[in-house]
Amino acid sequence: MSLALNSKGGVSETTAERVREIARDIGYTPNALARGLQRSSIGMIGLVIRPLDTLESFLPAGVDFFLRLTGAASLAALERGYTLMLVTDPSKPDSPLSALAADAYIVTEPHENDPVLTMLAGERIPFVTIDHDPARPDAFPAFRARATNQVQTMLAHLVEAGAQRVALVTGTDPNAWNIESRDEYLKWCAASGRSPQLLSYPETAGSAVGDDVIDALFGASPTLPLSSPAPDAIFCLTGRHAAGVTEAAIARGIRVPEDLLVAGGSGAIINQTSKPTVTTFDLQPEAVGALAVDAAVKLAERKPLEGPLESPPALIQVRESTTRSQH
Amino acid sequence: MSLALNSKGGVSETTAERVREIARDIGYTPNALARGLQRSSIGMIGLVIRPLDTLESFLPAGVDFFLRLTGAASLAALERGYTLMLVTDPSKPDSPLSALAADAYIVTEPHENDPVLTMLAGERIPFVTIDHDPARPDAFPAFRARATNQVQTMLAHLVEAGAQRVALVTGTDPNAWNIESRDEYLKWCAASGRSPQLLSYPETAGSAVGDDVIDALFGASPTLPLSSPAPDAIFCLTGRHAAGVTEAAIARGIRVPEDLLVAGGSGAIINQTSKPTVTTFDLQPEAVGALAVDAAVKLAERKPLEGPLESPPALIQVRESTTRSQH
DNA sequence: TTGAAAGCGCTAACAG
DNA sequence: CTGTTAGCGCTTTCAA
Repeated sequence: MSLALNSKGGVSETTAERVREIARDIGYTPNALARGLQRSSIGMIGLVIRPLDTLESFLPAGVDFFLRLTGAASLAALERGYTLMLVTDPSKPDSPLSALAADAYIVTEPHENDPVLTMLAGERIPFVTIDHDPARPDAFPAFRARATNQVQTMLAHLVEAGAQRVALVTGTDPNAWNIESRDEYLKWCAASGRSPQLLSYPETAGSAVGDDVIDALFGASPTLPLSSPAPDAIFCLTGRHAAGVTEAAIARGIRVPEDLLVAGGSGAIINQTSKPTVTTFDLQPEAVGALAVDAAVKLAERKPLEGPLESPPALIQVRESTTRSQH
Repeated sequence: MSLALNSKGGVSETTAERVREIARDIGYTPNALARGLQRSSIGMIGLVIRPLDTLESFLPAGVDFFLRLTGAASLAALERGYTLMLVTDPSKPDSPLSALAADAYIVTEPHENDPVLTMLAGERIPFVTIDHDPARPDAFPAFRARATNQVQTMLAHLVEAGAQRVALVTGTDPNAWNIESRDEYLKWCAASGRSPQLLSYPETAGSAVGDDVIDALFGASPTLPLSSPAPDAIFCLTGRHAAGVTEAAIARGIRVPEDLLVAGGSGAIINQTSKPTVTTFDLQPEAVGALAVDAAVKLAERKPLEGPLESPPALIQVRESTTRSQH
């Protein structure tokens, strides 16, 4: 009956039809788990969104990157006959057993020497990453996020918009995005003879970091003399940091964009609605998600990934926070 | 070894430890599929977002309800030791087999006599719905969305904001939300001696319906005399319809909110950023998602759902489109 | 307390 | 071309 229902070899069309009819009559549905056990593949792609393991919330208020990625990946998987499962770190001992049941995984923004990648590789479960493990850049197939390019683009934009002294605010997750952005920023400072002003705050903190950033860069009180000259632009890698900084600056009487330009890396919804709206990148999570699923499905089917994995370019979205009026 | 690793009965602590050590040494990981086959449960909750099957896109631009729901449900599932799988209609013949592998399902906004529910019930797979099947309101456990209450709330708000003649624009999916809203609206019209102005457009169409709605209610040309008096308020059940209607009205020289009030049912992001911003409901998808997972997990573990399923109230978010200035 | 074996529902290889 | 059977990796019952 297996042969008949799956129209494999060696069953006459008449018997096949007879089998199918009976199957229909008794309401037969194949058991996915049993088939999965036999084939050792169940038709499922696992999506591990790494930053969520530190954020401790699947829904950091106002961050839509992950949700857009998830939605796109889910649809892409279904289109390819797969199902998408959402999991956090499956290498944690208390993670559900089913978290390891997928045929292939997509891991976003892995950490330095990420244990998730180590585990998957150890178990010989195929995976692709979205952005690479910064400690093992070429060890595994990865869609590079190219933080380097983005930092260059944004710094160029800020300078063109009138900035002289650009400060950088990164997150603290040890991922390629934070690390490479910082390195590129330092390189740019060195090359252009600027002295770096570099801060890091946990991604979790969200827009609450605003006051701390402004305190650190402009002094706790407006009258306090500063050792280094205050920046005239701040580039925050996370959109929520950028939102908080913008708000804190304005509360302090620092006008955005007149006195201070503010830009974000990965845009959050809030950056489109705040006053002023804040310049960010659109990292095109939908496109990335679909491409990653493509690759994961190939890996699940033990097909080779031909060619380098190209991720779509980040699109800079210039908004009010870096647009000084022309007159 | 199974007994030892799962610390079931009848293994001395010494042997248990010895077994565990060897397991660690050889890097043993239990196979989720095999265990699932044996236990006939794998620790997975399936989420079926019904409207997506008609929308034909997991990401209708600007609609964030589903993504917020998904994120919250996913996190809630992980917290309870389950994993969340996203699927569209698993009753479709071409859906992946794994789409039926979950222990329990959450089905959002089922259609009238929804085949998904029929199938799950037939397979004896437990499920909860978010909003009920309008043809079988009490057949299955459901978190009622209470469209009736929402229509009452919104109509009361519009009247208070100055509306006399309120038109209703629904979607076309045969779900409880559309059906009950329409019924409640008609009841309200009858009770208050108003003549109903009722339109329906596919959810898919999004904000593109704006011109059609305005044409239908105000006449294709501004000078054309209308048989029935034009409305002074339009309540669109979907946020994107509301956005389109607002835009089309303004393009036609009809001022919002001065000449026309516009409100949406389920809010989309665009309603918070448009000019004017549009009054909508916040349906609290995060809270609903977490509650639904709670219920689904109970069902998966064959525990009874005690008491009626209460969903959080929809919160009306009054914005510019229904706020006439006071002077 | 331990070891052996049956069986979860399916697939694929094997004789008939 | 058909019917029988072993076995995927696990759990659990049964005998030792």
